[in-house]
Amino acid sequence: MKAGPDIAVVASLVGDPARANMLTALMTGRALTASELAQQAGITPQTASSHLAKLEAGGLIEPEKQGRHRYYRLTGPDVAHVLEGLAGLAERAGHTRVRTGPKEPALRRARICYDHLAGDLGVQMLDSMRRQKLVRQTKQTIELTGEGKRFMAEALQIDTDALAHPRRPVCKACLDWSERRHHLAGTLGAAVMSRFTELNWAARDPTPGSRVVNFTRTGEKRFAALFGSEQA
Amino acid sequence: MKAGPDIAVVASLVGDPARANMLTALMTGRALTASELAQQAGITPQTASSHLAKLEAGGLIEPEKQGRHRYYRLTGPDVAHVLEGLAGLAERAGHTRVRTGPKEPALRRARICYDHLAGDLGVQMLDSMRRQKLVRQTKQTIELTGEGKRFMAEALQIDTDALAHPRRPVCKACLDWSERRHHLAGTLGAAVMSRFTELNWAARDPTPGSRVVNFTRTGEKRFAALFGSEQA
DNA sequence: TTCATAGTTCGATGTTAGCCGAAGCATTAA
DNA sequence: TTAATGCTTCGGCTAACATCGAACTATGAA
Repeated sequence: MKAGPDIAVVASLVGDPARANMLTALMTGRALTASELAQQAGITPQTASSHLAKLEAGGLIEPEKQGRHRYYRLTGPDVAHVLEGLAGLAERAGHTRVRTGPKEPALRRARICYDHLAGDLGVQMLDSMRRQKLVRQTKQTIELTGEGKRFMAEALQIDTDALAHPRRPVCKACLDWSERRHHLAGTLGAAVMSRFTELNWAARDPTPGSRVVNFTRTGEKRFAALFGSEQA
Repeated sequence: MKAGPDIAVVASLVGDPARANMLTALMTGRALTASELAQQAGITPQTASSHLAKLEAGGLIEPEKQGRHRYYRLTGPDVAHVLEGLAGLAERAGHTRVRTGPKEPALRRARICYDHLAGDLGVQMLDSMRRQKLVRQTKQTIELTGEGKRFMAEALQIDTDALAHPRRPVCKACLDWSERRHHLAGTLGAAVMSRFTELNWAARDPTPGSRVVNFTRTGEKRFAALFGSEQA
């Protein structure tokens, strides 16, 4: 035993299946009401209330009161990052859910990871950015090059200088649980994803609690033109 | 309905305080025995055995059998990465612990491991042998090169061909408990150690039951000349 | 051989914590 | 005001699991 943070308390919070389902549902980055989370977890509202109180006390989620609803969201991207990491370990050990649905392949192809793109396409994008020298990556840290800034401004109309944030890096590597390789997180990752949505290149699956991202036909073409795997 | 890996099973493994303490102890990247981990967690060996089996089944740790010891280590850096992330969340929520522990420095520097040299100097020796291309190591197996045979004959008057044994390999990698890295075992490891004793380079500590090996002044010099860390 | 040590398995025990029914606020709509 | 909805608190039930004593296996030491 050494001095340091007690990981057991926070891990045990995630360790309960009902709470894990709630947290997974919140991985969309959207805020959900207590009732919605109860339904996602498959438990009664009064049980959910107990779980939500514990998650809030543990600093994993935060509430926002709105009328007679209570909306909950993850307290930050770092929570989502840890959840994604746990998913990676579970995937490697073969601990998949018993009820694996038909949306599984779509989830692996493209999904929301808190507020940025994950899955096959997310990994593909960061790969391409590295090849095009838009970013320099050393271990965990990613840095945008001058060419990268120009690219973002011209191709996606994103002013990268405006993405600076006091508590969050512009670029960050996030380990993808399905691909087991990095995709792009940070404020730039979020900006790119929301731009995709604005341009109607992609849209979140309307199913409640779904993390799937569906690309449109033209969106897929534009994405491939910018970040295709045959791109130099 | 639900898709993707089940993070709850992995998180619940980390969620138990005893198991969390074990994993934290393994965060150094070094391997620890089951008893050591039991002591670290403050539980009895039989309880620890149950926990270690679960952690192994969950793919978080892997064992390496060494005599009657079982050394456990994390299965990879990604496990450590997730634990680090959990620690970050716990830190933010304000959950911490405390404790310490002293040890024997001489024992860590040089000691007998069954019949060969272990400790800092033992690990140093194998490191140097690898650098000098006296041995080729692939995972657990070590093989003496032609140059290695010549070296042993000239520098230490050891006829390596005479070390063949029906039930024991000439070279073997043995996991060092103080350094948590490999040192040289096998008949060659035993021969080298006894040669050190014959040459009066080193002697076992006279204290009954002590495993400490004391190097003489000249012995230390000769050893450094052959296996010093600045050696090419 | 005989003894000691490292580790595991089994069985019994006790605490914990998730779960839901019922009742109790709180907010909104009529 | 009355009713309806969203959420929480309380109480009791139940299942899960961490824990340890005792016994067993395996390996090394004398």
